[in-house]
Amino acid sequence: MKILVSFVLRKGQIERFNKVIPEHLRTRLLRKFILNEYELPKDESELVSLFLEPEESEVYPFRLSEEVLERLDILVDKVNNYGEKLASQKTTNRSSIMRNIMDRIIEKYEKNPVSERKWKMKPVHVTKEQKELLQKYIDQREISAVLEDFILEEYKGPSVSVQELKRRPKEKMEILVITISDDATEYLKKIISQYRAEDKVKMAHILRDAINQLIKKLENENPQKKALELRLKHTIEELMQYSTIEEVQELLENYNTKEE
DNA sequence: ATATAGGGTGGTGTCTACCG
DNA sequence: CGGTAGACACCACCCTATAT
Repeated sequence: MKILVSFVLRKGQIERFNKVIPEHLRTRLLRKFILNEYELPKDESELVSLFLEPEESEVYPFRLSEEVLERLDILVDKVNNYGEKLASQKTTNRSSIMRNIMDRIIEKYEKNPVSERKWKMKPVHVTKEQKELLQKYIDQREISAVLEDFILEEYKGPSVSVQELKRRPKEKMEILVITISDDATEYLKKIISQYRAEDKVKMAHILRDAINQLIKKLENENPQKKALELRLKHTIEELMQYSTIEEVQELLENYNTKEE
């Protein structure tokens, strides 16, 4: 579920952002960046800059997932706690964090440009069960994206024998149409090339294996556990950043009480 | 088994009205 | 002024049917 949220950015930020990241990758990369990479500035003067309002601004909406918004709110809280320490009455908001995020992500992709995402459709025969499980864990429209990320970031190749890989289930197969990027396709081809030609391992075999591994991963993933891990991660980040021993103890106590 | 074609749709960016 | 909400057009992507 994505929510449309507007942000007040510095004038020109959007133009730069759009320049470094090609269309149709923008919000996708932004969401990933916020969840997995972005960290609050460690440098005090830069942190203080989060309380400044831009001289010239522009309003721009992004469609973000609840997960991303939650992360943003946590960051806002953190910065505001810091603001209190400075005896400042000023508060920060999602927008000021977003301005900093935009700076960082523009910086990142200026250094490591991304090319346009070329993709192709790949109809794959899967069992009804596989299809239903995917739909159970993933929003219909995100199956391709989740699978693609999984392949590029985690998938290391089949962990089963060639026979097992090529074994056809007795039940009738259904077609699952996925669209994955050329990068992901290339990666899968590389895996195929590691097999002997006479094994006749095809793209579909590897894709089905990747789907199986993804399903296994999703089944083991307990949403509550994941949320807890995320919170723990944020708490640790907070501890690392600007805390004295007393504050560490206080934070830990807060963490424990929140647990109940 | 896999690739492609064509049509529908919902995510996306943009604009505008509005709220506190 | 900072932010939200809704309407809307576009087109990337998804799905189904069909071809290779």
